[in-house]
Amino acid sequence: MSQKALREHNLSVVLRHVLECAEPPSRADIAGATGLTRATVSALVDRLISARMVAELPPATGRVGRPAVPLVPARRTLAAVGLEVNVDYLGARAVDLSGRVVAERTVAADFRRSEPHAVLGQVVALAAEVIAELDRAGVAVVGVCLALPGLVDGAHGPLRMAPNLGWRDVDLTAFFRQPPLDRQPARAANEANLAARAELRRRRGEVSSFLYVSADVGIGAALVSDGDVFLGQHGWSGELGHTCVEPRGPRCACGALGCLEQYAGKDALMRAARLPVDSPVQELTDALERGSRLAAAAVRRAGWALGVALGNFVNLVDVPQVVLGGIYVELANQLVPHVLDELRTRVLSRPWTDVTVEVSRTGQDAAMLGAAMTLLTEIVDDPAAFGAA
Amino acid sequence: MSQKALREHNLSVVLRHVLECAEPPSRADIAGATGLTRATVSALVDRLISARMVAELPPATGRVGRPAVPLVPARRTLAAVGLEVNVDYLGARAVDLSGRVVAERTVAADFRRSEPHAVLGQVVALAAEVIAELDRAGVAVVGVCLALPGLVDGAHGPLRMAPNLGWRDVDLTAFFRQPPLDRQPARAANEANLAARAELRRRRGEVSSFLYVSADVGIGAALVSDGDVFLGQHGWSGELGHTCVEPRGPRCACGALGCLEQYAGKDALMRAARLPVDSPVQELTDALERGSRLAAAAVRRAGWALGVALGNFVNLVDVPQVVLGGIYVELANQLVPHVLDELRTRVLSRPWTDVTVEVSRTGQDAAMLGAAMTLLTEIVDDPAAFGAA
DNA sequence: CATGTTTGTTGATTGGGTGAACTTACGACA
DNA sequence: TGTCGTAAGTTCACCCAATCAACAAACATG
Repeated sequence: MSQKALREHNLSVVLRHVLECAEPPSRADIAGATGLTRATVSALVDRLISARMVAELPPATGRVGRPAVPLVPARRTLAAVGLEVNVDYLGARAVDLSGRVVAERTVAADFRRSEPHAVLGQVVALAAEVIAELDRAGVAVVGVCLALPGLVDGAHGPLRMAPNLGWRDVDLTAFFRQPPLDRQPARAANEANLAARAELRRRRGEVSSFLYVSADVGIGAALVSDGDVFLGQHGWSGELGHTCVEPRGPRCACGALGCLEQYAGKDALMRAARLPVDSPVQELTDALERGSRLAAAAVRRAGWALGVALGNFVNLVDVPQVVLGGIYVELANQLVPHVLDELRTRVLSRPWTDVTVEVSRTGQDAAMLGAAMTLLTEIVDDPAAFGAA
Repeated sequence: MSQKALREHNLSVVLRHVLECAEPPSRADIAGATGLTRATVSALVDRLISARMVAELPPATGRVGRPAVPLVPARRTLAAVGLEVNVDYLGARAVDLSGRVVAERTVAADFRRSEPHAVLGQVVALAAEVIAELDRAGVAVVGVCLALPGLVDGAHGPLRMAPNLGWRDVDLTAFFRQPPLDRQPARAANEANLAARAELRRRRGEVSSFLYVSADVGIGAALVSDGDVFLGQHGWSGELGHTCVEPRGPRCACGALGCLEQYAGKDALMRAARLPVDSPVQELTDALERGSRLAAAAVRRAGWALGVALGNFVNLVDVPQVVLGGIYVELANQLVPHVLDELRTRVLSRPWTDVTVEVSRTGQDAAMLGAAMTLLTEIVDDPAAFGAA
């Protein structure tokens, strides 16, 4: 590693500290926390300020001594655009370094069994509107990331399969070649992996390791370990929905028998509760509140199956917390007790540690947010590559 | 990061290159591979040589130009000691930086349902002999690591449970306080995680991500991802034996129903083949060769269950290869086809990628070797901390 | 208004990597 | 046998980034 690399490393450390600190830190705070000297930090902060990545707040008076100048992530200077295609909406969202949404467009509709190229065309249109808005506001676009609920093979696709959408083998190269997506780095990734990043940020400072479960028709998951999303060899980790619950159970669309999806996926839940498959989850919770035995049994079965699957996972990767997202958020009150029952008997380390099950704190837009954040993380990892000379 | 840290980082980079290079590299080779200048590499190599971590071979003549001086890991200067307690043997093995075994003592016996403190006493005795031998040979002992087939809680225990040995809640602090273990850093870790390290080294340059499965009475596993062993929150990852194969299957010693261990663990296999539980696996392979239908059915069932469990795991963590160790090595020919059958139907990404199943290339002593190597890895990560001034 | 305190900056210094020139040691070739 | 070309390793002046101590700035305190 060269000396230049050392400087860029420290630049990254300082920027990360500004972004992740709970309270806006002063130069002296950063020096204390990182072990660098105030002189070094000052020099690095100056570079970050001139690169419009960091901004100064008015000096904070009130304490004895020279007032500290609080440093915050710059607002509305650099932004990343997260795109998302999901079963019931499309969206484009620009997020700046401070984590604020700078521009956004969403379209609610049903995209099951939709035509990929038509839908991707809509996504490009939304992205173009958002990017145009950023241009007008003088916000630099550092990159675009598309969240898809399926197996994405590599940064530019193809999308191998997205069962929820009914898509299969969709080539994305043409998509990324269109303006305005060709103007900046652009890529695609799995929805659950990206949503987990948003959840991680939301829980910053509390936990850094958990399994994020994103349920809809299919059930995706992402393992967050020590603040990093575990991607696996091809970025295809987290196919929780195709965990085998009963090896001789009902046949799944994937061809195997007894996949979790057939017990705890949305379609399976609605069917078991004798509700229309395409109706919103709200109807299931309504039925539960009305005291429907079928609905209660459906949720019980789903919770049991989810408990079996999560138990396996916890035994295999020793993760201390599970965060339930997607349709499980609304069902959590009824679902979680059944999950915990199963976990208690199945987790081997149970006598000495506890696996907690929580509900996601991010909304349905988590993937879009996470997609944008992934790109912002790259700025933090290497600010020099993004113009911090 | 300070300048001193930069230097120590580069020292680590150079040492790692010497250790991991297929052919002994010259200073110039290292400079070319790392991007450092020859001058810098020379200075770092001199430090490593005076710290007795690296040695020079005679100049390699034959090509035009000044002959290069090949650099190799130093032999018999620094060594780490790996200790192991397993169902049928105890061992202590000292390995030097070159990966060679410098001293070794093993004891074969049956340690099922053994008394922990008596056995640990034997281990200390073996370790003392090995360390005394190292002392006599002038080899510095950099650390000791004990491999145990169970849940080890933290670097110094306690050992929460080791079903194969019949141990439970064994305090290890007294063990580590005894001489000669108190002389250098000492710790304990899970057997499968350590054996996976040995397997990783054996496959250096070929694969860096795989799931290592270590089967005996219980079935442990370790996920190796990109050259790193994934430990999980407490280091308790890899409890593959307690993956649920059939949620209403046979009751396991752990209390849950249908654990893999009850299908594919050694006792389960022997019992299904109507063979004495304590007899060696050899008897099962003999029965298979004799054409025993019971034995074939037992292995078929085990392979099927293992396939279900591994399928789940592959779907969840996207690992491209499985390496079977322990008793599966002898059974591989009969077992693997059944495993592959199940994987083919259950792995979601199967149409686009292939999960390969291979047999371990390390012997029964893999954990001991891996334990020693883990400590040697720490030298590589921070040579300055081990006397490379 | 003087004092103490903390922040941020300045300039000389330290130290680690760099680059070019140099030395060394070999094969190739006449 | 001697010269030349080549590549490895070393030397040394230099550059650059972090450091340290001194200093200036800006506030609270009394």
